[in-house]
Amino acid sequence: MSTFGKGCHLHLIDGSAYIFRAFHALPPLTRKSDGLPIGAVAGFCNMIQRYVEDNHGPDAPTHVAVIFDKGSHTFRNDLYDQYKANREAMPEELRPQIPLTRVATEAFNIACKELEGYEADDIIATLACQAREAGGRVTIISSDKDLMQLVGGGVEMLDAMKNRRIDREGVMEKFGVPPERVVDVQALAGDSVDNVPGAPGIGIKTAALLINEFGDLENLLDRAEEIKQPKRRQTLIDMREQIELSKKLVQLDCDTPLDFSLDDLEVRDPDPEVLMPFLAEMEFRTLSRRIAEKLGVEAPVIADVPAPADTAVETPEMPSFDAAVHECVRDADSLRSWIAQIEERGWVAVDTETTGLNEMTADLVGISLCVEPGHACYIPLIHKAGATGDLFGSDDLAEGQMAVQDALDLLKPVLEDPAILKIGQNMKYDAKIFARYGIDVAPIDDTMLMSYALHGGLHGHGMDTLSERYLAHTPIPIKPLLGTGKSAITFDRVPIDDAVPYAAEDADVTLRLWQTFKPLLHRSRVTTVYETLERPLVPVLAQMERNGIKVDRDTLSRMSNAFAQKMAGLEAEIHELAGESFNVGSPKQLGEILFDKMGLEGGKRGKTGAYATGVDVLEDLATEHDLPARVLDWRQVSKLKSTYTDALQTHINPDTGRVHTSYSIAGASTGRLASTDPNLQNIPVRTEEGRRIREAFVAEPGNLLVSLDYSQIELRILAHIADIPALKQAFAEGLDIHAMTASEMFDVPMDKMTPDVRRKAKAINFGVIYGISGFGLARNLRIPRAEAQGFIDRYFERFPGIRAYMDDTKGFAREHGYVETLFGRRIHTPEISAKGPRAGFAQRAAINAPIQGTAADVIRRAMVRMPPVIEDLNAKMLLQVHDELLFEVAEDTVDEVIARAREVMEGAAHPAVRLDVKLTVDAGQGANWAEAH
DNA sequence: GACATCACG
DNA sequence: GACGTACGTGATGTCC
Repeated sequence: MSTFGKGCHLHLIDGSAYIFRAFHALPPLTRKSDGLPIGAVAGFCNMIQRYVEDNHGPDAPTHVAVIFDKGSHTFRNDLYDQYKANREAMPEELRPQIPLTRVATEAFNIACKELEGYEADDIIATLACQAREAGGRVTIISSDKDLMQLVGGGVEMLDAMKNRRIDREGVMEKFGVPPERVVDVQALAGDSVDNVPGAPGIGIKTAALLINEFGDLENLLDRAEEIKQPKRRQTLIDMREQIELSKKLVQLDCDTPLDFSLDDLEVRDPDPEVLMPFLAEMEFRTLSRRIAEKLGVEAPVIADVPAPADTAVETPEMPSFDAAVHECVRDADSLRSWIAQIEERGWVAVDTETTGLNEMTADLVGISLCVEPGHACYIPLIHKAGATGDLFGSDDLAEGQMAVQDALDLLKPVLEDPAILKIGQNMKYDAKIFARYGIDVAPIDDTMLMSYALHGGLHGHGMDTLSERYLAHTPIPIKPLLGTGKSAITFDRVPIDDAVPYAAEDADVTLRLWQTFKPLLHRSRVTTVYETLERPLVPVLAQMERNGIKVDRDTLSRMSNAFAQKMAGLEAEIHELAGESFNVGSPKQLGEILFDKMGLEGGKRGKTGAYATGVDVLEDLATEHDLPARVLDWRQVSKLKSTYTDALQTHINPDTGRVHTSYSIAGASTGRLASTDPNLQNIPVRTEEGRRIREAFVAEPGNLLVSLDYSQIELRILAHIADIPALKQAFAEGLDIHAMTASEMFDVPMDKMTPDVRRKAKAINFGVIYGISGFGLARNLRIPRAEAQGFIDRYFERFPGIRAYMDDTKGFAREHGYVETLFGRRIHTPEISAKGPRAGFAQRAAINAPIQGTAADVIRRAMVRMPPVIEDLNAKMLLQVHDELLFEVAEDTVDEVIARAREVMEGAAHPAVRLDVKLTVDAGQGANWAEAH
């Protein structure tokens, strides 16, 4: 055995870095035979194998070791109990894989070293120092910047990910100082990853500047009085102890007591007798074949475990679309024959064609029916005569169409027959159209909503998407029939011959989707969700949308004028301050004025290269300058004018004098509704000026608007789902939940609560619902990240169920590919195992979905039960805003409506779910929405 | 049509 | 150990 010395080359591999990279780079693989999580081990072995293959050249190492961390408590924790305190807990699936990576390293016949109570970095430092003193070369394979202090004198780093060598120059580039001064810079700058405090307000740039000026840290601290910048000077004087502590934390230990020597690390060839059985045990088929080939040995045989029984659902036999018969119904006799078929079957797929997308104004143009796949018809009713492409066409009706009333008279008994199921894709649309012609379509099934219950979160639920995914058929597109832009025509101007195949096919597709989805509902255990939360909501929403809400045009118009004046004034002021005129509404131009022309600090460019000028940025700037403050004012007024006072007026229906929004039932992944055309779920309320817009939403004379909203419903649901006794009790006692949280976290008695402490607790409470992160909370509260992390840690400590809920939810999502609400709604999380930043998004969404989704389910249940309860009263349900229902009620029935509606809402979870926390509903009333809310 | 911004729960 | 970060929506204006 040779002795380590000149000519030797030691490779030190940071094992923990390999593991984490492997873990995050690979999907969550499991061992087929027993389900043991194995992804990180697989990735680790791949990386080791690639390392071995890559290191055969003339520069090959003579000695090598993989170094691991061991134990979570090191001497640094004794120095500072917050050291690495904000590290995320190790993911559950990774934990059992850690010891296996040690076994793997040894199986490759590579030295594997760790030492209780020491970080891998310290062992690496000690070995690097020893090798350097012996006159050898060292390459540290890691991208951890803490190791950069070791570079120099024959020691280099290799960032394996970027395949980049880092020498003295590289360190200078990164830290602005040579390797031996790196610890000084780190001591000042601190490190948010390891939770090293450093000096507040000093980053790497400033730290390097100071160190280069004063030579080293000790000299700097001794002569801190000489620093010119007053704030910086004071920080260094005040924080001396903390800075010196930080240096001890980042300084690597070169005297780790090792029980082995460099000579023990000599490179050895792998022993196939050891390596192959290990790979076989892990069931790595591809990798073991590849390595066997390299080593020139036989690949081990790995038994194949039979896949679980085939659970694929048989799809019903259907004829191809090419063979489909799509008939045109032009007279009463043929319609009667279709009706006979419908009555025989007991179901029919229905689709309407109209002159537009707004059900409140569009006219019925034709109706499609389908009773079995491949057999559909279209009943044209008011198609216009005239040649295709004729710009004006003729207003005369085309020949060979039934009169609208004749067709509807025949169809009405069918559409209203309780024994005949009407199947539609987005049936709310068709039901609203028919309702305007005096037909109350029922009962219904809706393929869009079936898909929503089955596949929520996986993809959209429009007909084209569903047809392509589940029928492998692309429906005839509507675009070529209608054209685009200004020359677009309405469906009544589409020639009947073109309309028939398009329209009939839609009904055909709908029926096929229904036959496909129907058996899937119970297999996926979402029949109850579909039957209680989706299907019954269709007539309820259709009625609400048809009700509409009265909006006072004059009020809006007056506000618009006032806003216009205010904007003009602000605009003049802004141009004056800028010294030139520009478009205040252009973020691009504004950014250039602020950061290029005026030279303000803090200009950050987004991905398109333009400066960010969002509220956060402008609010920071507004403390020092008038221009950004005025721009914020202008933006607020501009938003109110364009989106609300102006646009809302265009949505007032001339026939009803009311605004009729449209709710999408299957739009939001969590089960929430979404409101469009116009969106009445985001009418301003948070600022006084904005709230006045709600004064334009009024009740008819003799009526009042009544608003009922759930109090803190998401936090209550969190308390139940995560099972947090303290939160549950606080709700039971009717305490101020944010104040209680604050009291618990910051040890402030409830009667000594300050608004600021309560505000922080409130932000944390909301943060938890959103899948909190230190960074996010820090940004929200505008506090240092470490402080925010401290709050979160404390919160988890006081309410341990929260962390368990988060971990369990993530685990459930990874295992099943979806999460569930208390009522069984599934929200799929296809990106939960993605790599990169998308995984973080998916995890937070998975944590939020059961909470937001359960709240959405609760109010859906309340809405479904509401109509029969208020049927005998002079009351109409108008709007839903996630946790609020708005009614228009005759003045003398207000109290009764509030009492009954409250009872329905507060009891909406029962009997399906018994919540540990009661649901509380607040009520308000008034002549307009501002007063009622 | 993409992007930035901002309104709501 | 690095990287980007609060969850869910819709409408508007600018700019290419």
